[in-house]
Amino acid sequence: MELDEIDKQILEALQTNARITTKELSYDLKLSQTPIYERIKRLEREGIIKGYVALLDKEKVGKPMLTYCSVQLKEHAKPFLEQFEREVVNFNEVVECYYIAGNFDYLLRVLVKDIAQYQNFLVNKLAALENIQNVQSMFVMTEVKWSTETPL
Amino acid sequence: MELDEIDKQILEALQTNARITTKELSYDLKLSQTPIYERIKRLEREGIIKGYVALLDKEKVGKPMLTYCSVQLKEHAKPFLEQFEREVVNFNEVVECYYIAGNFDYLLRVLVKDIAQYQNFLVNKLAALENIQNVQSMFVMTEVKWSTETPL
DNA sequence: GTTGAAACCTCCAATTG
DNA sequence: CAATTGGAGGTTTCAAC
Repeated sequence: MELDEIDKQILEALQTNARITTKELSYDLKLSQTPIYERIKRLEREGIIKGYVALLDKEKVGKPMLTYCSVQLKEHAKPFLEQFEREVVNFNEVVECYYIAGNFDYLLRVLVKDIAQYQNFLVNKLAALENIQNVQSMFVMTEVKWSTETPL
Repeated sequence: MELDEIDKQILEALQTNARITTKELSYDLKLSQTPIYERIKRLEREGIIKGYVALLDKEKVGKPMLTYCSVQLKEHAKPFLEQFEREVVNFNEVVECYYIAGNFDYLLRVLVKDIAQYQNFLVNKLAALENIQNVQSMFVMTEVKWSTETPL
């Protein structure tokens, strides 16, 4: 499935503002509303658009502390990886988790209120798992750039 | 500004589906539409809701390769940091960039089509900057968990 | 907080190039 | 086949209570 220029412009607009109307888009793209509407429906149907979400200010909702966290396991056989993954997705502090090729095994994005809550997460949740070899914390001081957009 | 239970339920709903209607919310929360509407407007006005965005499938739009990348600079005086930041935000491959307290200086989320494009980014763009000491790539093999939601 | 109504938007059928 | 027009039904927005 190929995206033409109009599809890309629609996706770009929706990636910055999911609430833009077909009317506004039809004005911007110099088309009537129906083709815009049908393209959006097609992009949704094909799963190119995965969904529409509200983004919150993490400081204002009381989760100002962002940390990336690298994890090395002791045992690396498949059942051990799967067990770690099953456990880590249940921690609500962990909003992202990636299996990594490199010096360690997993990279976690961890969102908490303060150092006390991070310490609690680390000691009582993450390090409490059986198969943990090593955890290293990378505290985010400044968000230089952040975007949910995929460049097209 | 405090969030009560109703606010939290609204935010949770909007974080998973920005297109939910006030009507559906009013049904779920057993309230009429107006208080829902006014709470959402307040949450937007106060910047608790930063915006509404469409999320795309990065595989389906041709950016399947995700890499995190740690960067160490040579010079760390403020003007050097600022220069690096000014340059890195302009790379469209870099969708996130964090200034980190730890063993290195910056953590980058990099989105590309394939290894060739990553190589090109690394060699011709990132490593071409003057002040780079060291770059280390962490290739994402599996996305175990991913969410734009902030837990409330 | 509720009701109710105007304005706007989504969605689709009919139609045209 | 892909666009436009136009209108029914749903949603947002807001005034009055």
